[in-house]
Amino acid sequence: MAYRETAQIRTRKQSQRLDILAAARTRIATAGYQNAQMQALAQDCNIATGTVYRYFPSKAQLFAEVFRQAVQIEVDAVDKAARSAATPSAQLQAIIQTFVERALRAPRLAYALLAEPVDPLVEQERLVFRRSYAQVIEQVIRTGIADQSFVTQHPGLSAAALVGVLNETLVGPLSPGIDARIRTHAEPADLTQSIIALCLRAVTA
Amino acid sequence: MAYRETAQIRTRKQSQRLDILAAARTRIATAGYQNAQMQALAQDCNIATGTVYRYFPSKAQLFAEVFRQAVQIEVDAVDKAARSAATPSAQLQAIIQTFVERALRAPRLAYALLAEPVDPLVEQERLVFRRSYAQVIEQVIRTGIADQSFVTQHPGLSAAALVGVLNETLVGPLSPGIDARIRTHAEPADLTQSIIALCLRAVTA
DNA sequence: TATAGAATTGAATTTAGATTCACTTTAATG
DNA sequence: CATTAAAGTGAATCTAAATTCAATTCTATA
Repeated sequence: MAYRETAQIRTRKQSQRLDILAAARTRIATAGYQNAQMQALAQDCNIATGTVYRYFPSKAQLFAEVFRQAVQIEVDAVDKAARSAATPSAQLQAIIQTFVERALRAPRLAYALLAEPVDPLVEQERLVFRRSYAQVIEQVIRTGIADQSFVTQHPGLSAAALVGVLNETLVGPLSPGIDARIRTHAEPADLTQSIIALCLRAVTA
Repeated sequence: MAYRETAQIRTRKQSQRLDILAAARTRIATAGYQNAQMQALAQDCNIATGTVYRYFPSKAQLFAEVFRQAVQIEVDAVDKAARSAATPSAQLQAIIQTFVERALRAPRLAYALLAEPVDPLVEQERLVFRRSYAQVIEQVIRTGIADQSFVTQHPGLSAAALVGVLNETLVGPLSPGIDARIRTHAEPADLTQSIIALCLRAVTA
């Protein structure tokens, strides 16, 4: 027995793995999934293409993990915003504001997470993404119904609907190369307020 | 000069073209874009693969045209429904009801039109699809604002939002192989009514 | 230092499906 | 019937990118 993995190596491998994930994340956030080829990614990390496959079994699984992480961060941000507000209305408002502001601040990432064409396996993570958001919203709606600040409604359906509102009102403004469309909607600040108002009306009597 | 195209041949070619489009439409509506390979399509028409290319320059353009036609039919149906109603509220209700019922009656087609991954060129038609819907809805909202049955709002934004609602609340139920999710929302009849109620609230004071 | 086990390399392979094209068949006209 | 132009054929080509793998380099231990 002449070789055994030491703590040093284990650490190096872990950091290598994280490096790859970070590079993939960056690539998604700047160039999008469309330009996230394995070769390019490997170059970003200064490693060979094959090396990536020592850490991830396939491109799809690698990017599924990237999505999973990114989604978690986004959902956490929204969830935290919701917790910092007192009433269901304020919570919903905080959720939307956080969502919209984060999306507009990192439009390429938001576009990738929301709308860009991706592998089926990654698409599944997108569904998780939507469902996670919907769950946060659903909980707020339930509370709102209970304390009668919201009208009686099907919480799951309404939550999905609001996720749809956020998606559709943002995809236009976010789509790369279609900046003009943002103006067909409204200015960013106004945009946020208009979406909030609409969503609040949707769940309120 | 020993050959010239006659009316007979011209007719035959036109019908051939329509045959291909029809077969493509059928394939989308039953197997989806995922299973719409040029070979399979040619077999559906009992012609050779190469022949398809005498009628359409590329797969993307062929299916873009299929989408364009299908979209036109859908938008017309919704538009007609809107015209048959008197008040903006009734018009909006008619639009949603028509949209949802048609989607649930032809779920595979609806899924293809709304959510299935497609070529970029076809994706563009999808954007047209959404915008066409949004325009119909936007007009209703404008009327509603004018006669004060709807609250003051940004018509374009609200229209996009409602399209988002329809998308998101339906994609779940429509997704092939994820029948279970429909139950997380509601029964079809209830589903339609719930969506209508939510949308009306969203645009009403 | 010698050796085993692992990690790394990156050029070669694979793959799936769109697209092409040399050839065959069909239609129209003298 | 001979000739020309177009339509049809489908096997062969092309393509872009993921994936593989034989050869190479590194790391740990005796």
